Amino acid sequence: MDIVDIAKLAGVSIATVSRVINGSNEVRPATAERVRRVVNEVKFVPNGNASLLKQGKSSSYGLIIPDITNPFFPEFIRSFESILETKNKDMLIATTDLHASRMQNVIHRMLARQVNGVALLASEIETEPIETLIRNKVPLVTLDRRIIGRGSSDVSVHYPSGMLQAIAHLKKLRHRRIGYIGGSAGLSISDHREQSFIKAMKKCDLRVDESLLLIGNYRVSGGEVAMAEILKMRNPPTAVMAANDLTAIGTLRVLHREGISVPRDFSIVGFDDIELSDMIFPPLTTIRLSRHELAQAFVDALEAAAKEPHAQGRRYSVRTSLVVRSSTGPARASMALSRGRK
Amino acid sequence: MDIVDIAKLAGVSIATVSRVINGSNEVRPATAERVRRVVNEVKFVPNGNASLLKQGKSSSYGLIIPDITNPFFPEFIRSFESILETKNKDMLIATTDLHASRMQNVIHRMLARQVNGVALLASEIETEPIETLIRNKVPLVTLDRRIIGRGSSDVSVHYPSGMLQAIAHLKKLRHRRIGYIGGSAGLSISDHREQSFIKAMKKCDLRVDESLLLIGNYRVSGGEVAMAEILKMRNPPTAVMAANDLTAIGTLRVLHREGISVPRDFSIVGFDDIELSDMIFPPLTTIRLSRHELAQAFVDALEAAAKEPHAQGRRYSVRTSLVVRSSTGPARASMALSRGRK
DNA sequence: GTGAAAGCGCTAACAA
DNA sequence: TTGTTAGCGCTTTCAC
Repeated sequence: MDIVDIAKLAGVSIATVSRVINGSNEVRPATAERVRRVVNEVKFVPNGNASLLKQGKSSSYGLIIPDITNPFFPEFIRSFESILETKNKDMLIATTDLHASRMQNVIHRMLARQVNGVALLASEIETEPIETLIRNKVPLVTLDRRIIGRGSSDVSVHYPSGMLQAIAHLKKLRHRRIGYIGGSAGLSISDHREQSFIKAMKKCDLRVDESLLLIGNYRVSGGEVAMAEILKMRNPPTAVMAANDLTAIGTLRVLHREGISVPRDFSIVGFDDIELSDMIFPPLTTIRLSRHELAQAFVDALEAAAKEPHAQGRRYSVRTSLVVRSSTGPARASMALSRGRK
Repeated sequence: MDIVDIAKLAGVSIATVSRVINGSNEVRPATAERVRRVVNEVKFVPNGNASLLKQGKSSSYGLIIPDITNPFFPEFIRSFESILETKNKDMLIATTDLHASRMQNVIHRMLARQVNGVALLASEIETEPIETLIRNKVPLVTLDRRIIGRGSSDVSVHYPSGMLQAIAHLKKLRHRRIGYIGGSAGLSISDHREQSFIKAMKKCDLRVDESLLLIGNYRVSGGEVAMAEILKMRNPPTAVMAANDLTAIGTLRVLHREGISVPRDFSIVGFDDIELSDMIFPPLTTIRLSRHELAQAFVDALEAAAKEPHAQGRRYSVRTSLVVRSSTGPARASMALSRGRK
């Protein structure tokens, strides 16, 4: 079933059918009506590939994420999709599952589909795939890569705002030794978060003990391992900031398992504010990064770049802010940990 | 940059370029090498729309889900995507967000993209969109709709297996009054689950008290509301089965808030076994529905249907099984609830 | 207001 | 082994 069939059924030329389908007003209402009736009758849906081919441009954006299993991303996707929907744009999702090797493949697929731009939220960024994008004049928008260029913009998370609030909050609760459990090593985004933590600590006149800077993996398991590590320390911190909420949940799990009460004996601050963080016990004090604002920034960047694919990219920034719930409380004496155990 | 440019750069015809790109072996190795060098040099990615148009077939499947925010679906997507990847097939995701009105729009987009089939995991199924699919000869595979037809298959969840185990498990723990918190009203999938619960109860010679059959919404909030309801009963159940894990988590939250200990004072069984269910406290006893098996069934159904788009669809079934963790324990006297409160 | 026809980038006969 | 060429289904001038 194609446009030719419709034309025959309606007794008009294919040009007219095309006009009607695309809402041109250069068609006599009666004719248009006749065509429309046939289209509805047979539930005709024009071949988008053919239109795109003819028009030379698509109206979709690619979205590459590292791990769809981290609730942050589905929440982001929902916002992203709904914003695009209002603009009648499509979205192509792909997951790298943290395998750098999949990136090239994924980008290839998106290029083949003629996307107008790629939103890259995965951090395993290598030169090769980016080069491919640039050579094909497809704009790229990265998350927290902090590098821009021709046809490549960046949306960075403004950590200081939230981090500073978090540290100040902890300090007011008399915490002095504050640990940090970061994300996967080697990812630029992990560095940014850690650096922001360190800066915020210094700004609050708190000493940064290097031995309290641990590594995680942005997942629950990373938080568990790191927290277990912390519990073995002779001089453990009284509070910990985690690189994301999943990590924080991991710490909560081992704390609970060890019979250490949160926030009585230990305080935890997460990052992201996934929906889940208000649903676990105790509800997580965390630094909120609005998925909607982030999605909006990405769409803005993508749209701007799509207009001028070869122009210099821009920097976008999304603020963060502290959400105080119940995983933080007054600091106990440093030996609280051992005393708290059953 | 198109195939013509590559042909010029490599000093061959476009046919040869096409052959090389598609891995034909009817090209002299030296020639192929020359072409390949140019392709890599300029990072050429052929226009997939053009190929698809020419070949008349795409190699992608549409995936429609209700709510990407329910962890069950991302976990499903991950399996689905990885299975498709091994077959070099693409996936188009769309979300209805439980709005029936979005369905038509979403299906239209997929049809325009020439998908070879649609996996429909959303339950807001109306006749209109399905009609559209059929008229366009695009196979449909539904989840638990229990209806098949020409070009339309169904993957149903085999509830009895898991439900029976769960009820038997509860019965062995001396639970007699067992409640059920279902999914959204009006969805066929909700009915199936509830019916299976009732059947399993009867098979175990347990009485089904209609007043213990509550309604939820497949989300945490639904579990909370229903549990609050239950706590107000004069003769509450000692255990509850939830239509999914999110619902179960909701019940856990209000139980915890009310100072009622799980599993000491009350038992909860979830459904799905999302990753989260092993990460909360207490880890959830739940009926596991393997995302991987489900995804595999969908892919099988889709592939079979894609081969013969007009053949009669088939029924596929995926088993479930009980995973015992810590949210279930021996039943207490029925007044335990009130006594348990602080 | 409507139709004829060119051509988007590619694949696959068919020719050479 | 390689090249020429006819479309795939659509949009869009350009004529009428």
